Amino acid sequence: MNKSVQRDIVYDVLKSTKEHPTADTVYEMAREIAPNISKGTVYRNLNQLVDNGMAIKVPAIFEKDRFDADTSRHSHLICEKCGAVIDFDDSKYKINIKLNESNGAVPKSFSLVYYGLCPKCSGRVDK
Amino acid sequence: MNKSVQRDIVYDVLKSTKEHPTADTVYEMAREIAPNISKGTVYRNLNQLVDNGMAIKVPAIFEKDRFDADTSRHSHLICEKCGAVIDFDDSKYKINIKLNESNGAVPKSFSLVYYGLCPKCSGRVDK
DNA sequence: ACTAAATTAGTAATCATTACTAAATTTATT
DNA sequence: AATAAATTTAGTAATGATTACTAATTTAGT
Repeated sequence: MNKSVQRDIVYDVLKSTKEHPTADTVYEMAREIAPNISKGTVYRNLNQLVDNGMAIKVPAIFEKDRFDADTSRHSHLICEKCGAVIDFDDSKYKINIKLNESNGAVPKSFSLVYYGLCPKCSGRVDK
Repeated sequence: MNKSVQRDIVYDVLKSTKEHPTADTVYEMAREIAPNISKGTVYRNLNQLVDNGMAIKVPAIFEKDRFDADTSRHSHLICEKCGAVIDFDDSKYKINIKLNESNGAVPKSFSLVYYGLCPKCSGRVDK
């Protein structure tokens, strides 16, 4: 993987947000730095980042891919009302998962996806 | 929701498989029963089943929606090699998740998504 | 600097899904 | 069981996210 100015911008943009942006959102943000970056470049670089373990695609049930530069084990909550994907702190929950085999399948990692209401839609946080 | 022959077929098809089929796969299966069912009808009915709690969309990181007539709490494993989505029995894992609030978010349900190798790709099961 | 490989911007193509429409079916009401 | 309103359908067209293509530019290694 050669270095490229555009990929650095895409990566910086992705690292700068917790919003789990879609490719199109990354494109809009990247354009503020490199106004004539192309959408294809954004898609290609996002996928390269994923392939190289520098980003993940967030598991979701919605139409568009969403990306996250935080590759550590963490969970997400998908808001049933507005569709937002937010990081969800479940560290106080008792989750004790040992990745053993099951039915011949070999799990290597896992992700918890919660469904519910995000802080804005639940009314617990204003704005 | 009126009754419809086509919706019953779509639902029967979905209940008949554990493969978490895409809409297109459901369409192909439904065509064997009703050869001139249209793809739009399959999509519309799948979404109606989801809206009425009779099916779910499986959280995934792949491009196409995948559907499941099993609406009970269960987990899935996404095969990193072949992309298959399989039911994953994690009942022996110690999972104790209480759906409390966190950061103002209100979780209502959750799903575990495992990543790894399915039985076929892991070589633990032949064929 | 020179060459080969990788990357880019821009555009066109692909493909899953949704929208649209007139005809058919279902449901509720006499 | 005839009628009218609402729902559903098949078929087709449109939408929209993502990928593929191409000639020009940039990078990496001699």
